[in-house]
Amino acid sequence: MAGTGARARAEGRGGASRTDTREVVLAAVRLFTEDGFDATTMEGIAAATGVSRRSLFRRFGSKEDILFAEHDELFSTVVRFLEASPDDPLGSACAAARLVLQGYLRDPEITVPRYRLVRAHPRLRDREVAMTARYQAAFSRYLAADRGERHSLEAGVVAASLIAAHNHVLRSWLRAPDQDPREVWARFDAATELVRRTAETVLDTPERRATGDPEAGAAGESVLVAVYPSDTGRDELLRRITAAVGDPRRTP
Amino acid sequence: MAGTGARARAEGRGGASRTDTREVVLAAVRLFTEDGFDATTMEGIAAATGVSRRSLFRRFGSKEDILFAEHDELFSTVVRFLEASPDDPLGSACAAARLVLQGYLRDPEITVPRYRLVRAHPRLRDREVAMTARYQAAFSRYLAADRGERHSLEAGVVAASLIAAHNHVLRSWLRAPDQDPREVWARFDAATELVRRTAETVLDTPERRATGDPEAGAAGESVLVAVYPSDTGRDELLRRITAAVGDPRRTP
DNA sequence: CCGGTGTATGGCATCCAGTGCCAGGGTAGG
DNA sequence: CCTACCCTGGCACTGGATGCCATACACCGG
Repeated sequence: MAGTGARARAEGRGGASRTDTREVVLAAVRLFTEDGFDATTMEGIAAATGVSRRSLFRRFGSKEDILFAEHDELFSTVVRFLEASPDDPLGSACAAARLVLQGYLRDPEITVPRYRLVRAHPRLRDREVAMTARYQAAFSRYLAADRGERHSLEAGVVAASLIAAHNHVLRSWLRAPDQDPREVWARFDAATELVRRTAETVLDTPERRATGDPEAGAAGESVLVAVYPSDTGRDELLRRITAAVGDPRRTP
Repeated sequence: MAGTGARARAEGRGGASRTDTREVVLAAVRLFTEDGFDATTMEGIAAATGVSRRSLFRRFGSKEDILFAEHDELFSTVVRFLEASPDDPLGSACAAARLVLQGYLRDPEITVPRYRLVRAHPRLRDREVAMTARYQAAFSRYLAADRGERHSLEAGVVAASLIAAHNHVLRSWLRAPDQDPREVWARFDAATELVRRTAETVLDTPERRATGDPEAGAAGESVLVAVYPSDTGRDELLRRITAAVGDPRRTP
């Protein structure tokens, strides 16, 4: 695609007949960065991507939503992950936070320039904050559902702490995205460790997990989770996943 | 200026020659509640208050900002309070949170209907969330300034906990604003007590992280999550995972 | 009393995000 | 081939938001 005038429309097939969402987002991010968010019009994005103005609104909802489109996908992934994790709520919440951080680190091409835009524009800042609030609410509900409704205060505090810890590490990376990812993960581990300590203070009730939930995948969805050392090679990873999937014990 | 209905313009003095801000907010809240937020136009508010459409934008910035106008005043009050409280940072932060809660309880005439509007409208919800984030950031900065900059993580966690506790109590009141305020304050005290306990855990840092533990426990781990329809065949699943892992953007 | 300055206001024109409506084209299913 | 969709694009329109300009009133020195 690239240039100002070049179009993207590729084939006429059902799967990808239109400019891919990611391409649109990347083009929009580029325009926002170069011309400024306000100065960039939806018509400009339409011209740059070959998607009509009307379809942009239909597919993304609003100009801001273009910036956060893939973020929404990440969010729903995390929510489904939580829904499929009945055991060890605090551990699952931390794993979910790890998932979010991973989502950012995964494609700096979008998240880093978005961070710069967000810093410069209060309106976008609010939007970003709203996203983290959605995570926080999801974590809070998840933690509160585990124990009785009576502990919603405690769940809210732990969720807020976890989100704050996550955001702290995330921002440290966003400010210097070229640093060694291992440092980032080390900071993340230290941060979640802090949260675990506070959670111990908050949640002194030892008993939990009154799970009789036969409906972990209520919507007919299944979830596969693999935790592995970062330096695992792709082939090795795939080999182990293949082995694990072959074992019905592993993936409910 | 006199629009359709009764007008307010009172005297011709410098202090209050125009319709008071609070009157405008109250009228707007009434219109929002009766006609719906989206259905209420700035022209309608202008007609109801006797303030021209143009001046409404000048004085409030946007339609949403009318709803949160006095909230901004509360915020700056709290910030000034913090700036004037060099001693006992945690206690001052709790006192500041008390101030915020007090600000809500003080005039339910605005805060309660606003809460209902906020619950119904995602866009307003985001705006409200952004407000609490501003408080959280202010608390965090305040707490971090006290001790060294190194403890910004701890400060952020404590601030988040405090905000979460405050919001928990606040919502409990907003859902039933007629209850005895003493109950609300009792809940607030209990909640801040919880925060103090967690803060003790967080802020006393005896050792921790002198080690460059690059491999401690979860350090350097990655997570792969795949969500898929339950009836996906194993081969199809593996094929898709392989494809995803092959794409560095998807799963590192 | 008068002219100058600063400020808040209102009216007007304009831009542009966002939405409803309808037409066209391509696909799936009979 | 026809029909029932579904996605897309074009068009018109509402309304939030901003810039520009003229006006009214307060303040100040003369």
